[in-house]
Amino acid sequence: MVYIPNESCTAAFKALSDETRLRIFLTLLDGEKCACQLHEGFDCTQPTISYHMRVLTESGLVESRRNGATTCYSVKPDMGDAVRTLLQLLTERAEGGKG
Amino acid sequence: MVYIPNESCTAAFKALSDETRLRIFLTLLDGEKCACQLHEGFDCTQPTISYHMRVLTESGLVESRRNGATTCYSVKPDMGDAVRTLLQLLTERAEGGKG
DNA sequence: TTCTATTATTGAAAGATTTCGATGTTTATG
DNA sequence: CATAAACATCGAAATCTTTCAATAATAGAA
Repeated sequence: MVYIPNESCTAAFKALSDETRLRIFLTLLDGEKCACQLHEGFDCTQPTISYHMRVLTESGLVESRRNGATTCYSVKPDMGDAVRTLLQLLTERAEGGKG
Repeated sequence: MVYIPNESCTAAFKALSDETRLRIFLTLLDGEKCACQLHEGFDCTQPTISYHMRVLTESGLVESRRNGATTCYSVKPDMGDAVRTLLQLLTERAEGGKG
């Protein structure tokens, strides 16, 4: 059976292939955050955060919600667990290689 | 709890963020393949396949094995299932959006 | 060793990504 | 409407990726 990935699949992996975005995603796993909170927590300018959030949102991993003047971001249901599982495997392997 | 991803995590996502590499990875889920088989199945030159296989191998998702003059590639145990789970979620979402 | 088959590496060109400053848009307040 | 706060978009520069042709390395057979 030959599985042909759609564009949405590569977009999701591409979204998490940048270290800053992966860290933003992991922060969002802890709960919804607005753009200014992310701007405070990460060492990059507001336009850069905005750019990263657009990539994450368009990838289908994250959803956004207007809340007055602010925009709130959260991980879409299910996506968190799936990514976490993969991350755990990757981290375990890296740890195992060290010790 | 703040999870800090290591380099191996972004490397894995980066490895699957290219469409050709994702398709190669999915082909390997079907079973071990040598470089020339991949070269036949995909529309790119031998050096390009070789480059992609290096990225996949260094990401920790794929392992290689010399077999005489040929090099055989296969998905590392566990990694297949984890990626498949994520892909299924991403594909289901994309399908759901269409219908 | 010489020949052939298979894979890896190098170097350069084309293209994509990331980042920032400047500016525009949206929302709420007065 | 004017102002301020929070985000988004634009345009350009720097950097990283992808790709290929050319070439090198490796393995087996004669």
